[in-house]
Amino acid sequence: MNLKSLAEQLGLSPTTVSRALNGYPEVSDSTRQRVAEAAMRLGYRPNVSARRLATGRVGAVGVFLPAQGSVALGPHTSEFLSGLASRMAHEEIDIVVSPLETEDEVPAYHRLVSTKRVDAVVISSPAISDQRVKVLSDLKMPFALHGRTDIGIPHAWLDIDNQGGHYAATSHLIELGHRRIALINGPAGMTFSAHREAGYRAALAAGGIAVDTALIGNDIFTDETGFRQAELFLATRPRPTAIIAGSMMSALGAFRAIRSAGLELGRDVSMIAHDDVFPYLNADRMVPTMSTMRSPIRDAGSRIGEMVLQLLAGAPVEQLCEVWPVELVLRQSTCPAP
Amino acid sequence: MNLKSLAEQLGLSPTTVSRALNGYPEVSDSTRQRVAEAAMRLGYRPNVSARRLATGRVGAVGVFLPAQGSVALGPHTSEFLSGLASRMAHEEIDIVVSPLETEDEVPAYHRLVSTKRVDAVVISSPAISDQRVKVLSDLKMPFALHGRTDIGIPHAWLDIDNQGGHYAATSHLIELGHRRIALINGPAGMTFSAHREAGYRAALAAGGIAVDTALIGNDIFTDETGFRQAELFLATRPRPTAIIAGSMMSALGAFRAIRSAGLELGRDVSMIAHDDVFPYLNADRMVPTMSTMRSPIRDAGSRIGEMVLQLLAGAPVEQLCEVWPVELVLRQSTCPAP
DNA sequence: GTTTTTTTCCAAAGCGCTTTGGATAAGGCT
DNA sequence: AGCCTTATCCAAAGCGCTTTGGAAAAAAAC
Repeated sequence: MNLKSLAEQLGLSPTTVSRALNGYPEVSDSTRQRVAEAAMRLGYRPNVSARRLATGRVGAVGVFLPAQGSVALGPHTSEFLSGLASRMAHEEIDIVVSPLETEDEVPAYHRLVSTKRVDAVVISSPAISDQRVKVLSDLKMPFALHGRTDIGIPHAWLDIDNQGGHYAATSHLIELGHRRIALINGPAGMTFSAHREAGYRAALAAGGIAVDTALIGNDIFTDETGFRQAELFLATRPRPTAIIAGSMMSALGAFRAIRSAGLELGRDVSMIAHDDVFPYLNADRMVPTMSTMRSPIRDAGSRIGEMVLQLLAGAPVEQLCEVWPVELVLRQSTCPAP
Repeated sequence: MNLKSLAEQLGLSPTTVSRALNGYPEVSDSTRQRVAEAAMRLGYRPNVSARRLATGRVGAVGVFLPAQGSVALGPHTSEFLSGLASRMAHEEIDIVVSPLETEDEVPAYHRLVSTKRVDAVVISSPAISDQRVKVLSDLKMPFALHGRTDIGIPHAWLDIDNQGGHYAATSHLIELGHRRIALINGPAGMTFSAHREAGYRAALAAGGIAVDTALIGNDIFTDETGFRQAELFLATRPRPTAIIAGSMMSALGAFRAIRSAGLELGRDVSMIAHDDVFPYLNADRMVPTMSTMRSPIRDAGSRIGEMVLQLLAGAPVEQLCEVWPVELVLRQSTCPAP
């Protein structure tokens, strides 16, 4: 069932049917009704390839799945994707995922761009100075960045206030009397890692506490690295009494390390973890419940989707820059310093 | 740069250029060379929408992102997707993700099918009798199922030997002298849950051990449910000495419950977890290292991709059915019963 | 009643590619 | 040389939709 045969059924021209269906004004309400009803009844659905060819718009945005073993392919990926996809689905826009085979994303970009597979792309986890935004703007491919980078090219981005979150978390721990506070941070070179460390350092400075670099770890966020880092931190003397974990996965590892050291979370050691909010890892239902810096990544995904839509509608990128606050949620894992 | 202007540049017809590029025999090697070189030099890349319209093939397969809060949107999703996508990328096939807003997937299928967005779809986490395969085969949409279902309609599927894996794990625990073995299983109604329970029960029966339904839990796999279930199991008397966990996430929760009960994993209580193999959750590097039933879900994704390709190439679905073995990897979390 | 405007619809020309059905030139055969 | 293949290439017709530039009918203005 295509446009032409639908038109024949109705005794109308394809032009009119197309216009009726797409809400153009040059068609009377009565025929629009008639067309809509017939389309529904006969189950007519426009062929997307044909429409895409005719309009030049693809109706799809691309996202890249980080390479295997990369920093960025974590449990948050599917949540982010899910938020993004559900926003886009409302506008009948597909999201196509492109796996990256290596760390070098540039060829993958060219492929997506030059074959006109997508109208825009979404990129995540930027480095402090991220070349991808240069490549994409050179290619004139609209894009939105999840995170922030400092490269001097105007572009759409959405980031959370990692610095503010870590400042608040660290300050709170200091107020509780903690002086030795360890930081399980992300890989060096990433913007979010830099921001987090900056927030942490600023709070320490404000509290008159010197930074001990032995209490800062940079690595990807896994259960294992959380464990290893916490183990090292807890072996230093004086023993740290608080740990800030960069992700829930790290926090789980750190939790085990605390237990292994014969210590108790929420009594001997406090912990605040960054929480992207996964349905299968609920900070509020852990034992003890986990204090977190909360920032739902699914919502970020859906907001990024919104931004991409505005981008495609012609909104100037300068207006599409946002920083979301990070909410400090205090639970049982934080307590006064022993 | 499109086909026509490339052809003009070369002084050839679009027909010939198209054929040269697509490897048809009706063109001499010398001109094929010339065309290929020019295409490369001028950066020509065919417009996918046009090609799709002309060929009728879309060059895309659909996957569904389970609804928010659903059983199936877990940490494994991105790994599976990643495996699938990297296999498809080799054939220049896109994978488009469709979010499911509700538990009812049928409208989403119709959307994908009737608008010809994809050539095939991949579905996961089937129920014991899964209506989705009926819907898809009624729609004549090629599809591959990750998992198994019992619905009497021939179709392509790939599943792991959940029953065998759980039989082996349970048997091994019995050999180690455990008599009270708890099972943290998936939601009732899912095929994999049924298979796992069947394997577990069969092994108990073979070992002459009666099933205690108080030691079987059915729920989605989260850190929290793992904790809660393990807590309940450990409160029964006589206390179970071994736990089989359905996922690494459940295992982490169960691990904490064991610790909370003042017990030690790998000494007082043994555990074997099903491991889909996540880069950020490595059983081999946990402390103690975790015994697992190992089955890399990324590999499954890429194999499903392979199957979809064969499906599209016209392979009969009867030949596209596979069960993968589940490997029992023994580590420190299993020990003889105390 | 005629002219102008507005409303409503349509014919036809793309969008960029593939593919069918020749046409032409080159080579092989008797 | 003449005839038949075979190897190359091309013109043109789609694929199913959108959109431009009218045309016919209806309504409004004079």
